[in-house]
Amino acid sequence: MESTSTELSCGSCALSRICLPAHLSARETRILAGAVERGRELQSGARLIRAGARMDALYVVRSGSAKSCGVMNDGEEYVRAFNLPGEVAGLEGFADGHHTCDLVALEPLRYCRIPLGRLERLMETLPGLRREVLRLLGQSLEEAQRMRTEVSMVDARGRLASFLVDLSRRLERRNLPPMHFRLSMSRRDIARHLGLTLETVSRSLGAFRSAGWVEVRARYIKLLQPKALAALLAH
Amino acid sequence: MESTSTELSCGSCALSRICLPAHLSARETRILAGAVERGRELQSGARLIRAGARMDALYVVRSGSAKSCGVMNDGEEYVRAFNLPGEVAGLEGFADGHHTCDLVALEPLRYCRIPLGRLERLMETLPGLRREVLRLLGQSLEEAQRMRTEVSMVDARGRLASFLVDLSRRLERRNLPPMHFRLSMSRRDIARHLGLTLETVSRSLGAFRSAGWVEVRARYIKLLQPKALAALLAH
DNA sequence: GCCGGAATTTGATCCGGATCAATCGAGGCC
DNA sequence: GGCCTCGATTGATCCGGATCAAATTCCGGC
Repeated sequence: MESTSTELSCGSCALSRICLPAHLSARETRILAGAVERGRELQSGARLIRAGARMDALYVVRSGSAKSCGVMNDGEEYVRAFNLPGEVAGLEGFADGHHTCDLVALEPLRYCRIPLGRLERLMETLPGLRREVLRLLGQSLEEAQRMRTEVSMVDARGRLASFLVDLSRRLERRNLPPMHFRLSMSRRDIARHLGLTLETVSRSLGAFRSAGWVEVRARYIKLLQPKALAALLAH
Repeated sequence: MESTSTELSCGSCALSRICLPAHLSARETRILAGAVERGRELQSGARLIRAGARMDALYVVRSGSAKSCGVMNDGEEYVRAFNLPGEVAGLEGFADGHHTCDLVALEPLRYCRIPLGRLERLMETLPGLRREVLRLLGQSLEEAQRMRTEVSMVDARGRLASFLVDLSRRLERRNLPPMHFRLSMSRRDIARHLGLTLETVSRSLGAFRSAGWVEVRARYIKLLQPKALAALLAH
């Protein structure tokens, strides 16, 4: 069942400046909106995409958050990305038409779905949409490559600082309080995302707290000196 | 100056099964070929793409090899990828229209160039080309994400083994000897690519040699027991 | 072939983060 | 509220790979 309080089309969606229609004309947005399906609300832990499944659509987080994750052949979980409202997931499926990782809700989640067939047909006639999909893929690629060099060249605290600052920046773009927020993911998820152990994440957070750069109360984080955090990356 | 011995169009190129035309129809390949420009031979060390430069084309390695690399803010070099014949470079520029890393020839290099404007115009009318560009981006994304989890979850020897096995596989696809080849990149480049130091790369190679899995003579590598190398990844 | 500089190998030591282990705290459920 | 379980913090130790430091090999130029 659809909640009646939510917007009915991309054009009036609060996320339109951030989401797929970001660079589309009014006309293109209207046409795209006709192809978008709205999913019902999912519970925390629900699996929206399954690794190995045929790619049949793009998924966009509408509210809540999710993680893109999978398991290595030794059974260890890894977390490729966290997805906030307005972010598109499942792009890696373009490689061979199958998804390679799961998309799992971290909290109650609403989402939109764009069937692949309709997207491809729309890309034929909407040059703006073509460019936008290429832009999204390019951004994800750039992000993944940047993260890869970060994992191999930046130490534990630097990576955690980078994570917090990046999260803050993404919240800000969504008009959510960027300096005081709740982490929807566990320390373990953060660790798996940054290539660390949960103990190291916890200790690094502790170090930031001792330095007076953050306040930490369970999953609630307040950034007191974001500049100090960002400075960890410079070196 | 163009060598007279090289093919003149994508359709007759030895790389056509691997390169951009891989999944295009004969007609689409012919049309694409009309948009492709052939660059002159570059010397080792030449820079084909510069970080920060406006993205004005896609580049494809025709012969030789290259590295996609850049420098972190602390001056350390990183290597995102090595590019073999038939591989497309510069895709990350789709993110915002600018390249974020350099493309540097590792040995004398020939390349093709597809101007972005022409590519976009062709994508309007050639659905196969649209799909192919999306596929390429999806593959690069998948590869970058896979590498990222590998850097954070696999130890030094496992990563080096993975690198050698992957290289072998890519050479095989190009009908080049997959078990006995010359590394066009330095130990330092390999290290920067795998998130290691050159000493660790050298020591790991030494360990493989001692185990009788490879023969190493300077930059020449012979894989004696590729299965043993691949097995390092399983665990 | 010989020479010089760079790349590579090999050796010794050190350290950041993993691992193992115990305690503490928070939120859900009755 | 009180219990119970899972998540998070804190502590102690260990180890893989980084770092520092030669020694050796490779390769291009003469």
